[in-house]
Amino acid sequence: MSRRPTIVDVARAAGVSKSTVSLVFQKSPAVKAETRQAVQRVMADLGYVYNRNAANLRSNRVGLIGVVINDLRNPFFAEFATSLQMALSQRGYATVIANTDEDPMLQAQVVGSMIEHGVSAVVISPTYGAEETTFDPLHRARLPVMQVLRKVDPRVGLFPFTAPDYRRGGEIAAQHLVASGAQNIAFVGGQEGRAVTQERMSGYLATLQVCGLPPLALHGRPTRAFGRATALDLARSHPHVDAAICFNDLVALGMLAGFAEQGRPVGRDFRLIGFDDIEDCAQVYPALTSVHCDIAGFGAGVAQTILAWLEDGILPPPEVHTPVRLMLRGSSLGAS
Amino acid sequence: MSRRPTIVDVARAAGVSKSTVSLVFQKSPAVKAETRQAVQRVMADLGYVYNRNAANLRSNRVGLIGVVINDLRNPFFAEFATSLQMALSQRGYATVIANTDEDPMLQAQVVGSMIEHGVSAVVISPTYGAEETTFDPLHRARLPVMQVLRKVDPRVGLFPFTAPDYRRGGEIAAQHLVASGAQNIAFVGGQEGRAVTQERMSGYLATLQVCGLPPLALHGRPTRAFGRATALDLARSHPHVDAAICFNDLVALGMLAGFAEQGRPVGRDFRLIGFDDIEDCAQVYPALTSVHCDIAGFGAGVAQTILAWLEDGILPPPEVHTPVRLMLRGSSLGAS
DNA sequence: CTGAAAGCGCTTACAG
DNA sequence: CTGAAAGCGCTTACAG
Repeated sequence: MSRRPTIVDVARAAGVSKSTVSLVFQKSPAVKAETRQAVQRVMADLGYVYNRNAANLRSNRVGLIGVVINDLRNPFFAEFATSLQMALSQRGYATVIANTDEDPMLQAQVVGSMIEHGVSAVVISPTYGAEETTFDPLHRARLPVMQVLRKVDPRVGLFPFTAPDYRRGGEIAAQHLVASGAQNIAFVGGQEGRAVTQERMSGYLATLQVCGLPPLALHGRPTRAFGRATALDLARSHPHVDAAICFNDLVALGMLAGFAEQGRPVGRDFRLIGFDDIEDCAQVYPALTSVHCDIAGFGAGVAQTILAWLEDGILPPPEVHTPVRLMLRGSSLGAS
Repeated sequence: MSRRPTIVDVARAAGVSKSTVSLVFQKSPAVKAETRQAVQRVMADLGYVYNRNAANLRSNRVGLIGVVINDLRNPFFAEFATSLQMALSQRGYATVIANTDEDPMLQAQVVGSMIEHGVSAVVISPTYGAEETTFDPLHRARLPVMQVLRKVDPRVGLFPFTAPDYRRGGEIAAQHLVASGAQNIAFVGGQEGRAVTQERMSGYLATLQVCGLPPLALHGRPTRAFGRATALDLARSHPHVDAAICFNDLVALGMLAGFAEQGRPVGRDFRLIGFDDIEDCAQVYPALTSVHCDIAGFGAGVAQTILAWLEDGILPPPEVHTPVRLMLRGSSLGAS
């Protein structure tokens, strides 16, 4: 009596066959309205709950999408994952999520677990390192897999990649600073040698070269702590620097704090630009100019793309870069 | 040929029965080492992937835990969900997650979907309103369910509740401000009438009463925007206020920005305290004093508790409040 | 230590 | 419009 009622219990109580009950589940028009209502009443009475796993076993669809994220505590990734999850939910898919904390071994493990659970597709913002241990099993399982935000496995034919147009973001940020009269623009944060750092820097470097200005890269972790330390150090190490583009908003917000700590104003004497445009940017003082990536829209777009692949077999293009724009605010404008 | 190999394929290729293969999956000691190795080699050759859903159908365990969160974009909840997910993963469970955006209808829907997917238990930080539509189906499905961070359904016997000790947090914050000489302490943010607001306020109110100081509640949304607006308004509306305890860190960080915008220093003339101690608190300037809830440890503890319930039938106590402490920083100390 | 059979709760053709 | 039968990929007693 403590076991959950099954389709057989419903069929018996409703006086029909279990095939009929199954057709009711699927809202088949082949079932007479009275029959359907009778069955539904019985289901409610019995407290019947549909066992989707049993159904999937036969029909081979699970309705579960795996989402794997390198750093879910970072608001940029959290916003992406949340937008993706909500869009998937709206299309009737549940989301299995895992944070990998930039650990390739953990990533391989959670991906293996997702495959066993029968996810129908995977969206992954991968960590760097040991990509085969994650991507090869996904490939063997014949799952649609999209790499997002970071291109770690170069096989974009198998694992199509999409991200905001970081290169363009760096470019418009640098152009804005140059147009504002900045002479010595630093690029702050981002691990040296990583693809995402190079992309975010490339537009900056190209713009400076065109304008004949000297580049300066201060690499480091993409955190507030690094931004703050850099700001505190800047007056001593690089006194001539009069503007900075940061690897991400966390670094920029950290720099903002460091400048405040020194009592050094940001905006006119020193122009600061972040990257990603997370929610905080508009709510700090001075408000932070940032490269807006519309990460909520990006997440919804990824949901669309992976479901089109899964449901209709539409393979995404190997590499897509979505548009970005510069959100101008006080930190680069000298408003006070 | 495009279908995934099954246990039968493995058995045939290895020249054993499928029962034997099943025992290999389960690492049964009953299988001879050579047989096991032979089977494992065949599995690797065939690219076999275990179908956990099929297995669960028979054994009735799914290894999936549902996590439902009212606002996943809020770093406090994101940190909680991430810590919980990682702890569950370590114990061999996958996490199905959903953000409800404070929408009771959406919450009822995602919970229904999770039940159908056969989650073994649910951890929910619920939204306010229409609690029956969410909790009754969970109860009917006979699932272990824990309410965390917010007590929305009063049936804590069925849905045990746990949260950091908000009351104590408000108390130690208020005591610290009083001891520092503050005379007019406001409580800022939090929707009026909500349980969580009342709890976070209650320690503040009790302390002020004991000390004979006048309370002042400025209710509003738990956002940076509200904090900033309140700070900008404060000098005009409530010029005598010389300290504030905020509903959460976002409100406090917003106030910090509002004060910066006015060029009004925080720390000595105005003492400010946040709630939750999210990561940002230590990285802004002045650094924000906050009620530390150890939300990462809290998430790990919840994982522990729900799994003890699920695996060993240990019903959690109806209501648990975990310890908090005050993290003293510049915003309430007058350091410059 | 291994095999043959039944069963988990559904869906899917196929009859009627 | 509805029913009887087979099957999805595993696990679970039960023999041997």
